[in-house]
Amino acid sequence: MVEDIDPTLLEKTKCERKNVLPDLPMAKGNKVIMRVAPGPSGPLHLGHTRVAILNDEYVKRYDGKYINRIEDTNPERIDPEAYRMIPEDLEWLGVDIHQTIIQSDRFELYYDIARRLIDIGQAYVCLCKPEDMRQCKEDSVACPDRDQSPEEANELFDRMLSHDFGEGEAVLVIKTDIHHPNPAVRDFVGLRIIDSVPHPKTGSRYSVYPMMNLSVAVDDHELGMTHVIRGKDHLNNTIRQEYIFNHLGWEKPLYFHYGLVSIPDAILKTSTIGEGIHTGEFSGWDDVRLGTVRAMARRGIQSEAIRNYWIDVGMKEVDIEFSWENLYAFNKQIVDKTASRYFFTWDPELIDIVGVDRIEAHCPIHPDHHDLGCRDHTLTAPLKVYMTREDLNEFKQRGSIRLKDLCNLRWDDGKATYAGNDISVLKEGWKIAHWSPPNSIPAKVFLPDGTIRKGVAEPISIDEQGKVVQFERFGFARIETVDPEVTAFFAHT
RNA sequence: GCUCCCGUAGUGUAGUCCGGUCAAUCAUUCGGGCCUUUCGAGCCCGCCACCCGGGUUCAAAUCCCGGCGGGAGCACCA
Repeated sequence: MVEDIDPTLLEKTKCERKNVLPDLPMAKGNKVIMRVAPGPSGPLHLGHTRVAILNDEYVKRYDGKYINRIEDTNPERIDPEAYRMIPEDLEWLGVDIHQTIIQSDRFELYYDIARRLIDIGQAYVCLCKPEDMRQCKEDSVACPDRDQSPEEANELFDRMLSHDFGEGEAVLVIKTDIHHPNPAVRDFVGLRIIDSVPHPKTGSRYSVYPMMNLSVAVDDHELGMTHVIRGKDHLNNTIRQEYIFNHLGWEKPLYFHYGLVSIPDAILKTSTIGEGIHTGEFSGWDDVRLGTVRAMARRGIQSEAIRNYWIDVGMKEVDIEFSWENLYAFNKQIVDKTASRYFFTWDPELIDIVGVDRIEAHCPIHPDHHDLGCRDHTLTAPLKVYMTREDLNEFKQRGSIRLKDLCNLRWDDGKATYAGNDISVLKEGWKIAHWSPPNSIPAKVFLPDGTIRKGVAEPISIDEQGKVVQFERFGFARIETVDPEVTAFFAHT
């Protein structure tokens, strides 16, 4: 039955899942312009990759334009290194950025728009204390400054710009609807004053900073954004930003909000990581215990796996829990095809083998690609190999074991005794174990939980440095060094 | 408290707009089997889900109402 069907029809593999993302409604003609808008508080982490990749997928599908907009309008939360690290991370993710915009280059633009909002009576300078302002919003009452004329507002705004006010003394507020049923949407701050910390890029040249709702609205319009995809946490920001679009008669982009992602067991907070690096708790932004993009790369997680994962998850508004398991499954699909196989023996015990003088072992580098050749080991008398303590114990208990690609052994008179090399013993139920030759070198595998697995590994080609290998019966790991000791970072089983 | 969003198996997802072809898709996990010189990969089989209650209808995962549950926002952060 099945044989009658064209076999190529059955070859559809799971990695071929493509374009599961629904089409985007085309708003303005067919040239899509989209953006990713990270704040430069540190490098990108797993949470950022969803927005970066979702947007990238659509830009690629529609041959659109992709803008990386660095949102550095809060000088208190900027790591200058992030300006360099974020583009690196995006590049590693395979995201094609066509233009990079830095918001701190655009203060004058935000001031211009602020003036226009003032001129049309949709913005005012509020001199209230933050607590009073909060109370006004809660009670749906206008603050005393709300009815100032554009002239008065312009004058006050001038004074803001010329440092007449200190930090916290004045803000430019964008009008929405003071009676809006959603308290989160009522009049919101568009620009504020910060003069206590200099900006890493502009120093103290500007002390009036736009709030993200203003700068985002202005830039989304100025840059011609057609579609905006971002997390649900921005739902209320979208409503606020739409007020600015409406005030100024701008055509709005189409907004999409995906659900929140909680990533279990991941250290993501940049401030926590930054502190940890400072105190020496973490080795750096790429410490394998972290959830940063750099840490993923270091562990041998392929960017394509992260991409496939997010495509699979899609753009639904439901909140989800990130599944490491699924990510690892996607990664395994990719790395299993090419990863060289090596023996890493943890908790190693060096044992003597009697009853044979010489064995030549030819262990395939990859079980499915024999053309890649073998790892060849010649063992001569007195024969010794490393086994894991666990395997050795099982060997003693069962009285027999097969060492993969080497030979069969029996436990006779308290000695590991050569028992030929006939693999048919496996059919008789013999267990199979891996081993390492006596010329193995010390090896350490760093696991994401912070633990280190120590042992020995057979000599590994220098070409494997930086690549993902499979330590048989242990898991996939990315090789960092091969000499004088092997160090590797664990990806998954 | 107020506003908004959401609720399909352990996890993620398709289907929900335009009711029937959905005794519900795919992936992953888990269990079993085959194969096999990895406790890997591959192949095969299996388990597990439409939050609850009403209503409309010949027919509801899909529409309506009410509950319940989860999340977010209500910042001079992004």
